[in-house]
Amino acid sequence: MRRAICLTMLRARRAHEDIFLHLTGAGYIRSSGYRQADVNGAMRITTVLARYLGQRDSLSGEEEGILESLPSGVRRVEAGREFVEVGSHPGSSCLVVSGFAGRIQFLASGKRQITAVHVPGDFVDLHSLLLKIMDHGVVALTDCEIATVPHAALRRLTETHPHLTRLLWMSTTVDAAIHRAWIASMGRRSVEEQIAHLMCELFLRLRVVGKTDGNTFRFPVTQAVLADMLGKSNVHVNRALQSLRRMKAIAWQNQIVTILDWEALETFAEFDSTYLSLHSEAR
Amino acid sequence: MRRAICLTMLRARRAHEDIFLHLTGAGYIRSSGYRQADVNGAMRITTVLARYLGQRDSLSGEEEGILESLPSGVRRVEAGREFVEVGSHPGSSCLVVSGFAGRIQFLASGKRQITAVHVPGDFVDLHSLLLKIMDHGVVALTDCEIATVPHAALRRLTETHPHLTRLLWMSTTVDAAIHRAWIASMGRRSVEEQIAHLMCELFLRLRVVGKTDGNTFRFPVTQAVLADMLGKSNVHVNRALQSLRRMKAIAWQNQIVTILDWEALETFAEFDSTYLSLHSEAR
DNA sequence: CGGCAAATTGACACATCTCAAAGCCTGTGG
DNA sequence: CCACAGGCTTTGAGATGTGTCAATTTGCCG
Repeated sequence: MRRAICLTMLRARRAHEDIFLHLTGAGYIRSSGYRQADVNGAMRITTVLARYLGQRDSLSGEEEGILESLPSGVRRVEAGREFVEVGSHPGSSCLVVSGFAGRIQFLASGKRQITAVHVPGDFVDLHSLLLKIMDHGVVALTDCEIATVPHAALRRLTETHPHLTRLLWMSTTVDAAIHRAWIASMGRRSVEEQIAHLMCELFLRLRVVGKTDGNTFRFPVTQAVLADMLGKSNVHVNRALQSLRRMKAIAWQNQIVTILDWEALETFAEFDSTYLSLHSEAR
Repeated sequence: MRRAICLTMLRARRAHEDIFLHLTGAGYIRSSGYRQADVNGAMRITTVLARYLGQRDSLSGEEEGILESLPSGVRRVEAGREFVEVGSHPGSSCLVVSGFAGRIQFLASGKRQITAVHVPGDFVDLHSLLLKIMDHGVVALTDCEIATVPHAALRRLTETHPHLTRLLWMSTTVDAAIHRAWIASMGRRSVEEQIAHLMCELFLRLRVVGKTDGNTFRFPVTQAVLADMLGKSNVHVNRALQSLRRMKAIAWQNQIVTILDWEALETFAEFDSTYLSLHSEAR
């Protein structure tokens, strides 16, 4: 048994239910006002998903409307809660509206690996539309707002809107590209390089959805959680972070990551953003 | 610089061109007779792709016809040749008809990581239909036969055949699930367990397309190539293989892998085949 | 039999894990 | 305003895991 105390701890809480904030059909029910900027669930989906997709291809007004009218419930999930369970057969897919979510796999020894990190705009388990059975759990790495879109609606969309279908398909292939980048990092980079690479990736992914501030972004997780993303021990990750700090490449304090020297970091990590498909193209 | 001499070597050969065996529109041009059982390219695609998809959902006769009529050229690629290059902008996607192919990423140090292995029936770079730019190269790990399907035809299919589209989409999400399994293995399993897990995976994937023989399968790659899949050094992999041999879990000689005790291997590797989505379901 | 690629070995350096203790920071109650 | 508890972070020390390099052995092919 090791690290990720917050995950372990909160995993036990699975008993009590999430608070559903609201469930909208056409998306016009007022929210609880948790954030002034976000008026309702559907609006949020449009903002964040359309921004994700719109970065990669242009969306027609009609298509934005379709996304907007997707039925979706938005709920808050507290940090550490596993809100989609391994082996389950979900009837809907989850879109991250705010916060960080992660896909997680457990081994018998109690070890755990976070196989993917998801930021606002990411459709975490869209693949469950096709795979049916979850091969991993999905956990809130920080407090999150999660929108839930029924598979029935998504399936209908695949029958009627080929272009949007291709864009959603694309989003799952971007996830796969990110998986491959992680595999390459885990296999052939030093932990320091691996962390640097991940920070470059997160910075760009967050910037697309407007979640960066200058050269900083909020990353409110513990070193133990980072260690589970990297597949290393928390102690080792701690030492690597100190080394990166000494290099003056990145700072991470008060839950804020600061990229001190983007070019240096990119070079050090051999980061090439191609795999994120951040350019707009007809798809 | 290390291992994978065969890859290094053959990478240099990039100069000379592949031999295109044939290019068929409706798929009835005779092949060179490389294998008696495989009469022509389109037939092969049906056999192997329909078998891949048909394992996961039922295909109507019409759908099989559609697959059959996909324009496709089949070519032979010799072991070690990188037949899709990183950074390229392919106009078609490659389906493995026979042999093993791998996705590969290089680091400046000369290190390389194989981020995925593909067996017959796999649509190696189907994602390039949506991602446009290759974030990795694709290399023949053994002599291969590769069918090439133009993106135009696939795109047309997404406009007219939602169900087949979903199945192709599914195939890319299965790839992603495999990526995640690799991430979990790399992060939290010992090399021995990692190898065991990979062998379980390959065995089942090959069995689906009829490429196993009893409890054995042909795996004609070097230990150095395996090391590049695992993200380890060839020396370390060699020692891990010896250990597995001593455990009498698997044998690997004359390019044939034999699963000596499936249950033991599965238990040892904590292998759970869910992520391969091998069950048939309406998707 | 000679030649070559691949597998294996040995020795040693470096990376990473584990365990346990210590330090630090923050929120809470007195 | 201080003391304390609890969760993180940091440190130290020692055990393992893994990489590197170079030499040796093995197996296959002509």
